[in-house]
Amino acid sequence: MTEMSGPPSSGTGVPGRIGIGLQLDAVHMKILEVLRENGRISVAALAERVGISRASAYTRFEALRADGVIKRFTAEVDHVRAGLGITALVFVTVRQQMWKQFRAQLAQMPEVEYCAITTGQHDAMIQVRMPDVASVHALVTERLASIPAVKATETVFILDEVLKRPYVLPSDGRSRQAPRRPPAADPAPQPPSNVPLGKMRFVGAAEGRAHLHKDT
Amino acid sequence: MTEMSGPPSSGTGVPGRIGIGLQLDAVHMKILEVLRENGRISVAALAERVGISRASAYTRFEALRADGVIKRFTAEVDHVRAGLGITALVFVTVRQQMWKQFRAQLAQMPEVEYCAITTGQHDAMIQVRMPDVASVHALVTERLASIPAVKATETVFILDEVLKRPYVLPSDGRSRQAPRRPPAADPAPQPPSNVPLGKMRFVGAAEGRAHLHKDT
DNA sequence: GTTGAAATTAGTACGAA
DNA sequence: TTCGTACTAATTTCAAC
Repeated sequence: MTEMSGPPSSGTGVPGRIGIGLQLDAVHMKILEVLRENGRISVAALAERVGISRASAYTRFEALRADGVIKRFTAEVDHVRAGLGITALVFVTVRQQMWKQFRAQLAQMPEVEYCAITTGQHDAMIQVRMPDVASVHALVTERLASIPAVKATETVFILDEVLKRPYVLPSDGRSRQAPRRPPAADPAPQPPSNVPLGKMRFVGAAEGRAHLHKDT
Repeated sequence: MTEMSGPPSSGTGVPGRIGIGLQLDAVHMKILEVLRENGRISVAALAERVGISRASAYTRFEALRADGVIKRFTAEVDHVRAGLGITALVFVTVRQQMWKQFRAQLAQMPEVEYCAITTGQHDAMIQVRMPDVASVHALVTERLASIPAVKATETVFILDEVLKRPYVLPSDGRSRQAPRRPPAADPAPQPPSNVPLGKMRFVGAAEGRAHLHKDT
């Protein structure tokens, strides 16, 4: 990988300081596992649960934090209890060469909880939390539609959030070993064993946006 | 929706104890605002930032926690640094009357970070984190496709996560007042003011799944 | 709901293994 | 590096106001 780009690194893409370094071992992983379940645990208790000394726990904890492996600690709030009972996904088609504007506008919409650029039919997916359905409608038709960078939207409501895991770790799945340096994206993965049925589809960016490619 | 659902309450839908009660006032909101940005802040510092005494902060903090408004504290981990560089969204069409099985299977897939039931063309959206593209492919074709409840899938890759906010609160947007008891979902919201352009689309469940309705 | 104490716990800074 | 200990600073609890 080159430097700041690469696939989903996370946040607002701050290129400034990247704590590149720090080889994560099993102990680091265990620390992360404990911390994502209980972000308020004391370092002393953490040390005990991981099976290391307090001093080591402090050292590693600080290293993980300084290196950016742990980005921050947050409280998970029940949005329904907090008054935002409706969640919706808005799939957005963005006008080419207006991405910067699109991002800028998005940053000014506090009701947006999540936004990701995707391959496929649409360009971006936005998740919003609102007090009611009418507010979603208002947001999409009035605020999103008025952004020049937004070419079209498609809105879908979330009926139930089946599961939300703080942060998935490699140790969770037997997904395979975590690579030392994650390959940016190898374009031609050999098909694993045998593919059972033809009921699934992968949508690449090129495919979905072929008709836009002359567009800036 | 049919049985246990209801609008996005949150987690795994544990119907057991719901700390229903506790009217959230402005101070509660401020506490939540601070806590979602810094989940490890001490209660003393929290009290200072909110502008109340320590004792009050402890009381309110405990109340929010006990009442389930704060569900948990968690560490945000940089998944790339942790070895999961690839994020994908899998849109799943679920065979009717097999939802329970679908949920059960999902619970056994640790690489799934998020799953929501949605209106629209598909029935559910799943977000997964994997070390590489091949793993996503393997997951979808081997593990997801082998679930009988899964009728079809459509996979999209996330190229960049533009923003991820810990938890949106009503005080963020001028979305309007938080309703006392959030209306479950009023099906016919009167259109707000005026609709500017015809470039957006709302996809309801019935519309997208009309062709499946005879399917159990 | 607030302030001000005491008791406990957390965080830091050493050496030693 | 990691561990163990001692020291300092902070937090939490509990009291009375």
